[in-house]
Amino acid sequence: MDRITPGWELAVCEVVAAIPAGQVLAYGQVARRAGRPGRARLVARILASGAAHELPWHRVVRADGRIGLDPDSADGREQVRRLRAEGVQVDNARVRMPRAPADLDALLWAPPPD
DNA sequence: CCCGTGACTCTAC
DNA sequence: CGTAGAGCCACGG
Repeated sequence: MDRITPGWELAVCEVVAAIPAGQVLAYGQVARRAGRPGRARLVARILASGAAHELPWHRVVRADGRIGLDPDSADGREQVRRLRAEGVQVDNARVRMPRAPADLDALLWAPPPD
């Protein structure tokens, strides 16, 4: 997986690979954790490029909990199916997001792998 | 080099 | 909780 801006893409792949099962991360969160805040769309581009096809790409969703792909598309249904298989509650293509204060939020959403 | 596009996000209403 | 608009960045035409 070495194509677009190798370091950046690689960092994104590592972040995605580090997302625990049953947990989801927003595109923006992935970008931030990969060291490129504000590049959410680039994360999406990388995932769309298939660079993370072997990784748990289905654990990456939009900031509002909606899945990025069309729910009706094959990949969209696949993403929902995988998330549900991991115990993530999904209704109408939307992931139930943990509603918590900022500090606790960070704990639930982005546990630093260090 | 300008312009449209997209697995995005935030703010307002 | 839902839509609308503007900002955003890299890429292809």
